[in-house]
Formats: sequence, C-alpha cells, structure tokens
Amino acid sequence: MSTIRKISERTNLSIATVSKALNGKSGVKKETRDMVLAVASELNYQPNLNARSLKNGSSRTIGIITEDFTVFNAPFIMDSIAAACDEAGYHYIISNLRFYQRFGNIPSRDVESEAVAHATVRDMFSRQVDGIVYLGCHSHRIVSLAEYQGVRFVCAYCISSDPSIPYINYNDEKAAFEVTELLIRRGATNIGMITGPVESMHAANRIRGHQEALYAGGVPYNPRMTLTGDWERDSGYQLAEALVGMGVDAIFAHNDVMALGVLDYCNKKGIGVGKDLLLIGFDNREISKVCRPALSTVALPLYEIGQTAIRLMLEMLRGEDRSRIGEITLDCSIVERESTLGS
Amino acid sequence: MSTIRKISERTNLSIATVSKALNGKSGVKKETRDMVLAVASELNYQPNLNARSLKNGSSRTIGIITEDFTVFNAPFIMDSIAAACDEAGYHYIISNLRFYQRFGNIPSRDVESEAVAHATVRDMFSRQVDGIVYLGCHSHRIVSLAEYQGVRFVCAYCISSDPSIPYINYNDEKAAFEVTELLIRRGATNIGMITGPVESMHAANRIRGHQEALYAGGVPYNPRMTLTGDWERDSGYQLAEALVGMGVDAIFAHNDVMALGVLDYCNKKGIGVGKDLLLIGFDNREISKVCRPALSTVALPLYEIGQTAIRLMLEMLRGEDRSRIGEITLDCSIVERESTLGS
DNA sequence: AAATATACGGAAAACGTTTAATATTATAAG
DNA sequence: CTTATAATATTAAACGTTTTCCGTATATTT
Repeated sequence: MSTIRKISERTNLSIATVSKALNGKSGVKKETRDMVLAVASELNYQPNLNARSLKNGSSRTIGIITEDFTVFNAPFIMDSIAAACDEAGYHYIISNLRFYQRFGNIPSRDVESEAVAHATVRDMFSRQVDGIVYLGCHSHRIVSLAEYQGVRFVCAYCISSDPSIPYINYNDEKAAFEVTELLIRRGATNIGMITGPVESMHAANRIRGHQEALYAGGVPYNPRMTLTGDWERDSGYQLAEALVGMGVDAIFAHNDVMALGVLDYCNKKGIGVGKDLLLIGFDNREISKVCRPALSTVALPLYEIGQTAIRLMLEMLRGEDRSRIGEITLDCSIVERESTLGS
Repeated sequence: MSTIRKISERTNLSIATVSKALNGKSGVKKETRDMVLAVASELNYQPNLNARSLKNGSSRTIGIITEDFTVFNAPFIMDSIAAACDEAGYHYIISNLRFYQRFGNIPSRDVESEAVAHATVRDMFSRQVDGIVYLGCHSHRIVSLAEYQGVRFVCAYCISSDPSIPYINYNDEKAAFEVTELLIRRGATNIGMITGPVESMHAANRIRGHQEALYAGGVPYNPRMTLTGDWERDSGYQLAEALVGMGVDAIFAHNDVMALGVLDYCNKKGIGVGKDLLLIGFDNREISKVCRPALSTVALPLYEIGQTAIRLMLEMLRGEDRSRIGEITLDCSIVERESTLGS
C-alpha cells in the first residue's frame, strides 16, 4: 500500500507539498503538481481514508440504517440513496437492524430493544459519519442520540411523529384521491374500499383522499362500503365477498396483497376483473404485474424518496438549517394495467 | 465525543493504561480496570474506529460488493452475511456496483466497464477492509486487484471460473436430480423440461441432474422433451404448448418465471396443473407462492450461502489457507406446493 | 541594484489509537 | 533492612493524513 510518504520520497518533495498537490490546494505550482499526480498514479496511490477521517474529524460518509433490508421496498430506496451518495462524492455505510425475522435459523431481534439500535448508531458515530439516514418507523429511539452527537439525521419512508427531524414520505392522500378519480373516470359508481388496519396512518390518509375524490366527483360516500382489512390476502378475499354482495362495481384495496385476495375471489366466482369489476391495489409489488389479469396499482416514489433524503442531508451538512422542515411528501404514480380497463 | 484521553484525565492514569484496560490487556490490575470501565461508560466513551484502524492497519471490517442489490435474491444473502459478520464481531460495509438499471432516471452502469468496479474495490482498500465478499459473476475483474493488495477474497452466488478463489454456490445438479425424482414419485412418466439458455452453467448442470434422476428411476430420457427457454415468461408459455403437444405429464421449468408461463398456458387451455400436469419451477420467488395453483419450486440456500461465505472468510483471515478450496456447493431444498400434488 | 511583494515548498503538530520499551511500585526472599 | 522479582503503570513512537506557520526563492517595483 503506497502512502503519501512514498510519493514524497520518490519526488523529493515534502509530504506537505504532496498532500497539497493531491488535494488541489493552492501554493503548489502546476509543474510539481503534475509530477506528484503522475507519481501517485504510477504508485497506484490510494489515500488512507481512516487517516484522513481521523485528521478531519469527518469521513464524508453517510450512514444508512434500515430496520430490515430484505423488506420488499427497502433495497430500492437504498439503491437510490447509494446512487445519490456516489454522485455527491459521499461514501455510505449500511447497517441492518434486522428487526424482522427472515430465516428460520436467525434469531430475529426485538423491535423494542433499544440495545441493538443504539449499538448500531454508536458504531456509526465511531466511524465519524456525518449524517444518518434512517429507513423505517422506529427512529425515535435513535434521534436523541444523534442530536446529542451533532450528527445530522433524516428519516425516510415512514410516518412522521417527531416534528423536529425531517421525514421523507409519500403522499397517501393524494394517491388515494387519484385512484378514486381514476375509478370514477372508468365508469365506477359504487366504489368499495378495503383499507389497512385502523391504527395505520397510511389507511387513515388514504381514506381521506378517497372521500375527497368522491366528493369532487359528485359520487356519494357510503361508509358501509369501506371495510377494514389486515394487509393480508385472506382479508382481501373475505371482504371482496362482502363488497360484491353489496353490489360494488369497483374495489380499491390498500395494498396489492389484499387486492390479490379480491382477485382470487373474483376468479373463483367468475367475476370478470377489469370488466365486471374494476380493481386497483397499492405498492406496485412484483405480484401485481404478474397475476392475471394484471393488477393496476400505485407505484411508490422509491427513487425520489432516496434522492430527496440525500439532498436534504447534504443541505444540512452544508450548514443550511432544515431541522424544522418537518415532513416532505412525494407523489406516487398510478400504474394502470388490465384490472381497471373498464368495459 | 469523549476520547481515551478524557478518560485518562478523569482517572489520573496514562492513556496507555486506559487503552489496556479498555481492551482487556494484561498488566493492569482489576481495581483500576474497573474504574476505567466505569468512567468510560459514564463518559459514554466510544472508541474512534478510524484511529484504531489506522494504528492497527486493519479495520476488522469485511467489504461486501454486490453487482446489484435490488436483484431478487441479493438482499437475503446480504442479510445473512451481515448477520454472520455481526455475530463474529466484524463490521461490514456494503457497496453496490449498480450494474443493472432499476430506475428509469438513473443511468445504469456498463457491466464491462472496469472503472466502476475498480474504484469500488480501491475505496474498500483505502478503508483497510480485511476481506471482500463479492456477490455476482463478474468477479474476475476484481480478484487480481485484491490479491495484489493482500486482501482476502470470497465469491458468493456465482458459477466458478477461476479455481484460485473460493466460490460459494448452490448445487444445481443435485437439486435437479431431486426435482425429477419427485416428479417420478408423483407418478410422472413423460417429463418435459424447459431449460435456461444453452450458455448458462445453471442449465447445463440441471440438465445433467435431470438425466441422472431419470436413469436412476428407470425412466427413459427423450432429448426432444428438453426445450431451451430464455428465463422469460413468454418462453414458458410457448414451450409449454410444444411440450403439451408431445403429451408430457410433467414439466420442470428452470425458473419460476417460465413456470408461470406454463401455468398461463394451462389455465388458458383448461389443463389442471397439479392434476393433469405436474409443474415445478426453480428459485422460490414470491410469485411461486402467490400464483394459483401455488407453484412447487426449489428454494435456494440463501442463508447458508451467506453464512458459508463469511465462515470461509474468517478462516482465511485467521491464516488458514483456503485459497485452493475451489467451489463449495450447498444443497437446495424442494418446497412442494399445489402444482405437484398429483391426482 | 536594492527593496518589497508574491509564489512556492517544508517543518511540525495534530487527530485518537496501540504497543514496545521503560520506569515505578509492591511483594517476596535473603 | 537490602535485594531480587513480579506486577503494574508510564513514556514515547507510530499509523497516514491535513494544515498552520514559517522560510526560501522568484518576480515585481522602485
């Protein structure tokens, strides 16, 4: 491993000059800088980031903490974050809290245990990260630690609870509005909805958007046609039965998995999804593309979430105060497939 | 940020003593060690990893490089690797080469471009990682660099080409053997196969396993019933048509996506999959669980691949020479669902 | 040609650790 | 009460950078 010292020996310059040349600082004439650069590349020089970080007190590195990076959307957001970091010349390190069990043989960790999260964050501090992007909803246990250490903090892909840190999220309400609008445009007049659990903020916001769109479209809202599911396929199946019994001509399910349950029911009963009944899900999971008929759904702005998180982080690192920025919501987009074609 | 020096001031000890106490080295009496530990925890002390790595010339960190961590199995292997590192007291840093395009707006990188991979690896060197685990097939461009630097290298989830570095992979041949065995056991006598492209090592190995199982089961092998697909759904659909025309009573598709194409065809033609025709895929993707009838398939040993990669890496770091270990193949497991029930 | 300003290069300290070599203190033996 | 020995603590150097301050050489002005 060649160091700055080797270059200085080879060029008969001091290490100070070599450092300045390498970093493009002033006070070294072009001629010598070129020589240094040439020798550096000849020696295959790579600066020691540990030494540099130690000296600078900063590593130009952003820590990314995920609650579980096998969870379906996480890798895409991480990908986007990583790309943004690369482009900004920042490094990133990723840590997985592994809150949810993936493999039978790995003991999953206790979500409520502060220990794991704290250890992870402290580990990042000891690497002198400049900021932390947190992917998930359980950030509150970490925020205070970060603030204490003067490390900037951004939270992505979660529902805000703490107004003091910036949260990046997508706009549930607007998405639901557009979904309902689409269904109306496709001719639906009796729209049923299968929501997430009552305690879910997602569900609450989507219900609101749904109602607003109905109002805007002049379609009366019948609360009996809004049924509460549990995100799982079975609940989609069962609530589909109930809704079809009420004579709905369209169903908005709050995720693709429940929509698939609806599809199961319709396929079984010979109800033509996309013709007799319009159906739309949420999340744009792989299954929505693959099932038959292919499911219309709502695509989350995963790429934008990651990009925005890093943009915000960089602004904060540059010293701009975004601490009171609150929640940023990004727009989803509808991807229409066969299940909302209409007759 | 509290340092070792702060502790030394607070305890009236030298920093050397504090360091030894903190690291459990000999030559410091229990009483003082306890005091140091107490003060350290009171001051919320966290060692500066950059300083430590600089001094030690090693960071106790393993670099994980993936070609694309949004690709469907990658997060699971990474998860397993990360868990193994955690358990072994190693840190890990993840870098994503982003070889394949995920988002429309991110320019994908050229797989053949050495520059990206090299920059990533060098970046890891400059962080003084002790070893690199590579996830993907294009490792050859990196290996020489790593060896040059004395960094250990393990390659996971790929087909071996270079005998000098350990590769961890799964056993295609054995899996295909067991698949075919299962189909025979379920009563199939005319087994069709839809393979991956000819140049794929996976396909070649699976064909071999298939033939061996037929031989072992006393079922004649008819090469005309082995058709070459392209991993995509359409090819599954079309080749299903051909195979059904030949009167097969079972189909082994080399991945779940093509199997889904077969399913499409059968559903359309009213062929009862799981009864009239047995069907099995490969990969255990989410879609295989979700389609109807649910697809039997082969589950990859993702967890074991990650664990083994790290185990091997740790052995190498401990100084045991595994450089000539070649390829390690891990067993897959069949997950049987509705599509191979038999009548 | 001398005085002054400017551009360039170097010496040294610092970042927070670890560790070998050394100094101090406590303990045991004579 | 010495002296030898073991146990414990300290000093100082080192890891590879960056950066401040200072010295020297060159260029500019008189």
